[in-house]
Parts: sequence; C-alpha cells; structure tokens
Amino acid sequence: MNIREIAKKADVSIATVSRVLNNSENVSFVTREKVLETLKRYEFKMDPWAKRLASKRTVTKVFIMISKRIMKQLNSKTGEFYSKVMEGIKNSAKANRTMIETVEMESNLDEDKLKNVNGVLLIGGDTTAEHVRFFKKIGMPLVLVDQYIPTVKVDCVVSNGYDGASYAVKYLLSQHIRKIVHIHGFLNHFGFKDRYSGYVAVMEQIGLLPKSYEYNDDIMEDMKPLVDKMLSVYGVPGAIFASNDSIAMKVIETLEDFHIKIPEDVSVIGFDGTEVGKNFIPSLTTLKVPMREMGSLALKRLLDIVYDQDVYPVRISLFTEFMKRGSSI
Amino acid sequence: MNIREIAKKADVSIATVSRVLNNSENVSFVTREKVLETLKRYEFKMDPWAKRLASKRTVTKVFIMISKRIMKQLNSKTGEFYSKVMEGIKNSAKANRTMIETVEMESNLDEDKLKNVNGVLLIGGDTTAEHVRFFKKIGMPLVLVDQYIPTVKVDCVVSNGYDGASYAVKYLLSQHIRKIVHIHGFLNHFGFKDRYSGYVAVMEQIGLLPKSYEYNDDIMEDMKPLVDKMLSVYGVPGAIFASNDSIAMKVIETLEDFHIKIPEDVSVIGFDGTEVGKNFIPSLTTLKVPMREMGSLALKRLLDIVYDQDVYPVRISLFTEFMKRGSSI
DNA sequence: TGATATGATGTAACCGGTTACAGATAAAGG
DNA sequence: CCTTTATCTGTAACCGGTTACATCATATCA
Repeated sequence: MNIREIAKKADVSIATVSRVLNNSENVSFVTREKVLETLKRYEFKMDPWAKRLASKRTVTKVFIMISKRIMKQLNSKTGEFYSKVMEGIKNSAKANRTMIETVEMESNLDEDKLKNVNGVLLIGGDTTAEHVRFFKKIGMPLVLVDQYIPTVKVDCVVSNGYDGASYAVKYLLSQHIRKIVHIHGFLNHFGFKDRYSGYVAVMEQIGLLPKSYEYNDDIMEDMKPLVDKMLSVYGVPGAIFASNDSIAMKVIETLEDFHIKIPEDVSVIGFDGTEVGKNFIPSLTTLKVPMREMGSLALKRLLDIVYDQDVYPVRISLFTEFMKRGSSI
Repeated sequence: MNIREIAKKADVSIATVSRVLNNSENVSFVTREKVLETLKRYEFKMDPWAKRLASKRTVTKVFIMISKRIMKQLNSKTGEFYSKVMEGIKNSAKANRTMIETVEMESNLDEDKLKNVNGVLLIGGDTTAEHVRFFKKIGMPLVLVDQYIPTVKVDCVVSNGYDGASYAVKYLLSQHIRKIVHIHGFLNHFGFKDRYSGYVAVMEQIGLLPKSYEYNDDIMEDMKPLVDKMLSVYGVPGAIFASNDSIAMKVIETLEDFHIKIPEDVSVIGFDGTEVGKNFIPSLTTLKVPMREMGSLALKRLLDIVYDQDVYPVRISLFTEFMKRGSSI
C-alpha cells in the first residue's frame, strides 16, 4: 500500500497525502481527518528508501553537541580522537545533504533554536542521562557518540573496548608478563569503563589481582604523583595498559623521568590508534578504533532515525584492531 | 555525480552505466573499460537509497542457516526464542521483497546452490568462526544473529546480556540476597558468555564469590544431578539466575521436586522474556529480549550490506528490559 | 544472398515518495 | 459587484537508480 493507492482510496491527490504525512500546515481539517483515517485503515507503511531519496531535495539540519572540555582539546594533540570523529561526521553530512552545527553541550537550548533542527548528535563521555532525557522529552532524534548509558534506551555508537582491552591483556600474558597495571580516565565515561571491565575480567579469569589507577585528564595535572604512588606501593610493573593513547604517552614520559626504559623495563599499551601515538617515540602499541567510521556511522544512524519510522534503539559497537608497535615487547 | 552525469561524460546511456555497475554480462569490453574509467575519474558514489528503491523491482534471495539442534527445538516449548526471531525475519522479508529459504547449517553448500543467493543470515549460538570464514571467502554478505565472535570481524545482532545480567544481579542484591548462583548454557554461545560475564562482574565488584554451573541443554538430560550437586556443595542459595527462560523453568521444576519453594525459599530469574515463561507457574521474572526486533533488524542489516557499498562491520546490541514477576521476591 | 540468431546499446517506464508551481475556491476589502 | 488576498488542493517534475523492451549492427547458416 503506497501513497498513490492511499490517495485514490481517500479521493485526494498524492500531494495531499504527503502533506498529511508530514504535518504540513495547509490541509483543511476534514481532508486531514479523511486521509488519516484511510492511512490507518489500510495500515500504510512509508517506504524509507523512497522517502530518503525524495528528501534529498531538502536540507537536513543536525546539531553536534560537544562539552566545553572536549571542545577545548579539539585542536590540541590530545584531541585527535574527537577531531577524527568529527571528520567522519562531516564526510557523512556532505554525502547526505546535511547541514551540521556544532553547539556547546552546556549551552541551554530554547525551543526557538531547535525549531528546524532534525536531529542531535551528542559527542563524548561527558554526555549524561540528563542530556538524553531532555532531548527525548521533546521527541528529538538522538544518537550518542562514544558514550553509552545502560539505564537509558537510546541509540549510540561506541567502540568495543571490552574485547579490545581483553585482547591487550591476553597479549601481554602471552608475552609472560603478569604484573599488569591499568591506568584509566573517569569511569563514568563508558569508553573507559568498558576497557576497564575487559581488563579486570581477563585478570580475574587468570587469577591475577587487577591493579588500576584513575587519572583525571581534566586538570591536566602532572602524572608524577600517580606514577610515584604506583611505583612505591606496587613496584615496577611488567606492563601498563592505559585507557587511551594520550594517557599512555603521558605515562611513558613520566616513566622515562624515573629512568625506566620503554619497552625494555615496562611495556605500555594505549587505546585509540591515534596518529600522534604512531609517531610518538617509542611508537605506541595500541588498539585502533575506527574513528572516522564512528562519526560517519553515527550520523548515518541519526538520519535513519529521522527519516525511517519505528527504528528500535540499539547500541552499535565498532571492532578494534591490535597494533603491535615499539612501546611494548 | 550521479549515473546520468557519468553516462553523459562517457557518452553512453544510463542503462549501460547501470549494467557496468552491476557487472551485467552484455557490455562490450571497450564500453565497459570506458565507463569504469569515467566512474573512477569522477569518483562516482552510488546513492544507496536510490538503489534500494529501484531494487524493489527485483526479488532478493536470502539463506537463513540454522543448526540442526536449534531447528529441532523450533516448534517445541524451548524453541520459542528462535521462533520469534524467525517471525521478525519473515516480517522484514515481506516488507522488503525478499525471499528467504531456511537451510541446515550442517549441509554443505556447493557454488551452484549459492549462485543466486544475495546474502546469508546465520542463526544462533552454534555458529562458529569456520562458518563465517566460509562465507567471507566467497564474498557473501553475512550477518550473525544472536552470536558474536570476537576474533572475526563480521556483522552481528545480539542482545545486551552483560547489562541485563548485571541488572538482574543488582536487583537481587538490592533485595538483600547475596548467595546468588548462576546456571548457564555452553559458554561458546556468546549470549551465555555475555550474561555470565555480567553476572561475574557484579558479584566480584561487590566482593562476592561467583558460583556458576554449566547446564548442557543439548542432551536434554535430567537437571536433578546438577541441582543435587549444587545443594550439597553450596547449600540452598538465595537466588538462582539462569541464562535463559527454559533453563530457569527447569531449575524451578527441579527445585520443587526437592520441596524448595519459589520464590519464598529461592528467587529464580530467567532471561529472554518468553511467553511460556510468562505463563509458567510461578510466572517467571526475567529479562526481556526483543526477539522479533532481533530478527527484523538482522535482515535489515543484511540488506544494507547487500545493497550499500562500504558498510563497516559492526555489532548491534539490543536493550533488554527487566520484568519483575512471580518467581522472585 | 536473404533469413535468422546473437550481442550491444538506448529509450522510457518504474520504484515511492517530496515539493514547486499553478489553479480553484472562498473570504475580505473597496 | 469586482478585485485582492489567503487558504486549500492538484499536476507534474524530480530524487537516482534498475530493467523491460525496442532497436540496430553483426555473425551464422541454409
């Protein structure tokens, strides 16, 4: 049952049916009721591909919301991850006649600003359940990028940190390293939590005691106190698994200050697979996350939600790839 | 740059360009080369929606592969899960002009049978890396349903067992139950493994010793020995978390044979949210998996892979929903 | 050499929607 | 009562592909 058949049944033109379907203004009350009734009676189901194809004639507008904290990093070395994600979003937007506008997550949005916005992408680990609820309440299509909130049913695109971390730890174990420390960021960021869980799961499965330290990358503080504490309490570990490349590089720099050699004394593994990590000396062993794909997939998914009806919310996880390089044996 | 512009540049008709794009037979060598060169030069990118819309004029053929083991269950009480998944697949197929054919996973497929097959859905936890490699080698579009294999990059649709299980355990803890046993199926089935991991993670986080038993539902054996062993070694637990509804119901029946009352003596929680579980006495507390959605999403994803170019393989996880019912306090 | 089969290519209809534009009708204003 | 304006509705072009069918050149064969 397509729009033309509905039009015939309701004795109106296809344009009118389309107008009703899109809540267009200029339809009289009686006509609208008549069409709605017909749509329901014949269980009309919109063809998503036809809609998407036809919709190319209009521009779609999407808000990209990023926390101040991440926005600040965006052009620095530590900001490579989200820069690449943004690249992916922009590519996908260009290919889909979509206008994107970057907005600070902290700014409060009145209805006016959101009037002609078709959907929203919430970027990064600072996204909270509150943010999600705000947009869900007003029925705004929504996708979280690099964040997952178990308690809220909402679409998101993340990397598979659990398996990535598990792989890293198993690799180290296969190299006969058993004293493995995990240094991670805030665990309310799902990315960090997920990697942490993968690390802990493998360690405990093998019967080893997980040993982890949280590093607050917000304050950009010196890492010396943390490493100092680790060394004095725990001794020199065989390996350090850091929850991202930035942290891994900081760890390496700090360890070298302590005259500890990488990878001879300690193997260090990062996460993300950034360019800076690759060009770092020593070149960083890491788990590569397809950052551009994360961005483009997220935008694609958002457009699916905007244009297709009854999409069921899902979590989309991207595979990571282990990159053995110079910072580990 | 669309197909018409390419046609103009290459000085051929749009039909010819389409033929080249679809590796149709009837194109002369020189024309094909000319068109291919033009496509490359202008970086032609197919519009997936136009393709999908136009493709409605053809039927797509998809193989649904199920292991003998699951096939046998399909019409029994224990087979509700995959029956519902199949329903979802069929619905989606009907809406997408797709012909599906159910095939035993164990049957060996010669090239002939796969000649006009556009894609394959591999159903259930019996799918192995071998199966995947076979289809990947011949470039066959592929989606796993209710199975995930960390070592192979391939699309799959699964339920989020980790969070579901975590939720169940946390719920029990909130009811002041601390002696929680997990009874699960084969852990090479990702669904069971994932739920197991969620259970273990929460237990260990709280500092409790995880206690789990594997139940082989293949042999359809009596559960008495297993329960007997559990009771003698471990005593009567406060709760049992089973890795699916079928196991949960068997556990309840067996416990009742031991004159243990549900939920007064022991709370039992299942997983899946089947109808039989709902109608069971006592009605089963469980985590509901959107089974039909799992099926329809998998087929949708498969068609995406068949028709859109460069889709990046992902794991799609579905949310579960906790259903508090009579088998638990 | 003329009839017929074969292969390559083009034309136009079609997939199912959206929307610019035109036309009709009714209300408001002079 | 005629003109202007606002509101509603319909027609047809368009989004970017696929494919049935027609056409035409060439090869095959009696």
